[in-house]
Amino acid sequence: MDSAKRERLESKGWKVGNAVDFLNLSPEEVLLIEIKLALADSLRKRRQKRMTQAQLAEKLKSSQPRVARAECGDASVSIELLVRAMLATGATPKDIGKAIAVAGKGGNPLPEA
Amino acid sequence: MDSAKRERLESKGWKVGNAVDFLNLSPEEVLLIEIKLALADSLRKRRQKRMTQAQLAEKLKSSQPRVARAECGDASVSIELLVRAMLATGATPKDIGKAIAVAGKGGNPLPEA
DNA sequence: CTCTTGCATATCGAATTTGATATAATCGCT
DNA sequence: AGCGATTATATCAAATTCGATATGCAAGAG
Repeated sequence: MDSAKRERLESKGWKVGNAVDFLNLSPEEVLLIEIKLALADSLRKRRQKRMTQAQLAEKLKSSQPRVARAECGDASVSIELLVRAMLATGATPKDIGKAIAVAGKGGNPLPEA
Repeated sequence: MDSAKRERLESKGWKVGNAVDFLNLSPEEVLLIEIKLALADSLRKRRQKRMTQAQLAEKLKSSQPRVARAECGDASVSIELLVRAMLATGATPKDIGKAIAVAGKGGNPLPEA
């Protein structure tokens, strides 16, 4: 039953890009990645409702390509940037906390905001 | 009524270290700092219950001085490291989400874990 | 008082993350 | 099909963050 989770991780640059086998990741490393992916998903959904990647990039004083990578959960994007991006969409600490709390649960992706 | 909040921020390296006046920070920048401070507080409380800074540093594959800075909410510590440190104390995404969700509320510091 | 233990501060080269830029792919529309 | 707008991918130098090391400071034990 790890296959779904594993598939989600491998699709981004996480496995090949890091040259580490999924099964060799410690539980903490897996959780960290899942937190990033949860933030990335939430970010994309929030952003799509309000603006374009380029517009968010401007608010963030970053660039559109970096926003794209953030939303993809790319391995080169830090939690720091993900959180700043969330804030730039108007998210509150509560919103961000909720997004993180749910990380690692493969749950239904629909009821997300 | 900003004085309490402001005092909390100024005490760390946030104002002088960054050479930016507190009042010139955007709301998003303030929230980001408050999230870091909330994580830092939570980290210290969790860590103190379980181990020494040096022990946590080893689990983290980091160093005791960096853990100290993390717990102080030092400006040179990223959210990334704070989250990794939380995970290393055994925190779940839920725990981390809760810690972040209360950021910015000057609330009673006692009922924290 | 002296030792030890735990935490804080300073510095520094190495590694990671960043924004910028160029460019390609994709979608919606006519 | 052709076009404009949006998003994805690649590269790279600059900035930030990192771990390591050295050292200072405080509190408790003996």
